[in-house]
Amino acid sequence: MVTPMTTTSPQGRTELLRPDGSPVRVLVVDDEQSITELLSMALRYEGWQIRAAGDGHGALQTAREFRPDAVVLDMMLPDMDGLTVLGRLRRELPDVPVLFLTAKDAVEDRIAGLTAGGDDYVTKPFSLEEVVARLRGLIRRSGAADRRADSVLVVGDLMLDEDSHEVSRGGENIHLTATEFELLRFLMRNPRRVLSKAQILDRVWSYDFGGQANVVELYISYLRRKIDAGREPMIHTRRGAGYLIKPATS
Amino acid sequence: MVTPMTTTSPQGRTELLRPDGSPVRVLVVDDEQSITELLSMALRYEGWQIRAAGDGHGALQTAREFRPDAVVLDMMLPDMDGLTVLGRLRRELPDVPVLFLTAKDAVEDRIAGLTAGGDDYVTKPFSLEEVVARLRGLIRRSGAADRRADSVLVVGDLMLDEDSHEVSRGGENIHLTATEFELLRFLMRNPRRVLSKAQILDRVWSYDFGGQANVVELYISYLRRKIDAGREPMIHTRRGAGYLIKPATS
DNA sequence: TGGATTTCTCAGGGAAATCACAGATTGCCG
DNA sequence: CGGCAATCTGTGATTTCCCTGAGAAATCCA
Repeated sequence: MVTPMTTTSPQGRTELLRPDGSPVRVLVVDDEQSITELLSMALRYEGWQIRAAGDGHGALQTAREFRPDAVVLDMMLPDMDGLTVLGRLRRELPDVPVLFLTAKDAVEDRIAGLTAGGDDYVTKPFSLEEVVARLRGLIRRSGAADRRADSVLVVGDLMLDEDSHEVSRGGENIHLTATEFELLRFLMRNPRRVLSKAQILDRVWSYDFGGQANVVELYISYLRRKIDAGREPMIHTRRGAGYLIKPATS
Repeated sequence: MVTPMTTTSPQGRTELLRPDGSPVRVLVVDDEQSITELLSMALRYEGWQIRAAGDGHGALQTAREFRPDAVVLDMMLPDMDGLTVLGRLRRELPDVPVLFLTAKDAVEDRIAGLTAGGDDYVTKPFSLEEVVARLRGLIRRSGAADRRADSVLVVGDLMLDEDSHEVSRGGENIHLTATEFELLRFLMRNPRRVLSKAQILDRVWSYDFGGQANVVELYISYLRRKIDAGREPMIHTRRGAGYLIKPATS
């Protein structure tokens, strides 16, 4: 049975709001404008308020005035070392969580201690779903946001825990690879909505992915094997339009 | 997250209005005048206010002054790259959704990232129904429009969900192909109104469709088999004039 | 370092969708 | 009622889209 009698929230997902009901504020700091634009677009789409800065000084200045609830901070800035920015940021806004952007290789040594303070990082090139998910986690745990927002997505008897990365259907645990997990998360954050292959590529794969669009088909195929295997299918193809997920009992 | 369905307007057609009740404003940017004219006509018909521009500079200038709620932007402009226009546009109007027009083959490489922020695209040659539908989706989700407007069309016991692409009659699910879906959407957006074969061809098929006009008859026939099969017919022929859809009980 | 896992490309197969064509049917007119 | 035009629909060719196996390349992990 179709359920056109019901509507999802405007964006088909739970809003993350501050306790007073105002939107979450996020400051994005990166010297590449294409990156700040990409992130701003994606994060605005989450319903958050975004400001961007291109260097350390701009970041600190904007932070003072904007009072963000979270910061996305590139480790490589033209005028200032990422750690320096972090230090000064902490003096102004001690409790604001920071999501670091860092090159793939430069990770281990310098980031290690950083996440101890409740911060987190992603490596470039990242996927938007990953950044959004990490940010949501940070904001949720920092207490800036309404606690109602929790980390478990549920569609039918399918459950996905964004914190523990655990997935189960009908109580049975399912192991997914990182990419499979992100794809499923994206589908489950937009239940009953057709998502085009382009949309999926844009959100789930890294922004610099240059490969064939049929990876999406491939990973849908993998997911089906694990999620739908033998059971009533939840992942559906809309030929010429895209894919969607919905509870089996309909 | 689910809310009860609100009542539909008598004609089953929900107007898309801004919160203050004024009409939605859309900026159309394409260097081919035949395209901007085609689009302007179709979009005005939706009750929206339209402005057109033929190049990047004109687009930015018009955007500043016109403050559109959405932009239709060709990726190929004479003076400026589509991505450049997008970037500058974003600086002025951070929250305005953009619908990109792009050549069919140019998709893979250049589109990357475009749908990331909730934007969307259609490939040339497009059908007007598709452009209108995508634009409505963008505007609805951007929050510029009244949130009550939802994505479900209802005529009698026939329901069509533009988000999930699901169609049902009397609670029974019906599978439609992409073309059947667009045709039915067009009919349902104009209930009780006779639509000529020419109108249907112009709105549902691509603007460069060169085939036989009797595809319309063929697809009406397909639709009847699925929608009306056995039941009281809702799709009616007005010989010499066209077709119309209306609730069965009248 | 070497094996296991994951990611992705490539290509074949197959199913579905689209559409042309033509004969059947229907409605309208005198 | 006969004839004409408009419409309907069965058939099948063609195209498009999607699925998936096989294996190469990259990555992870012990």
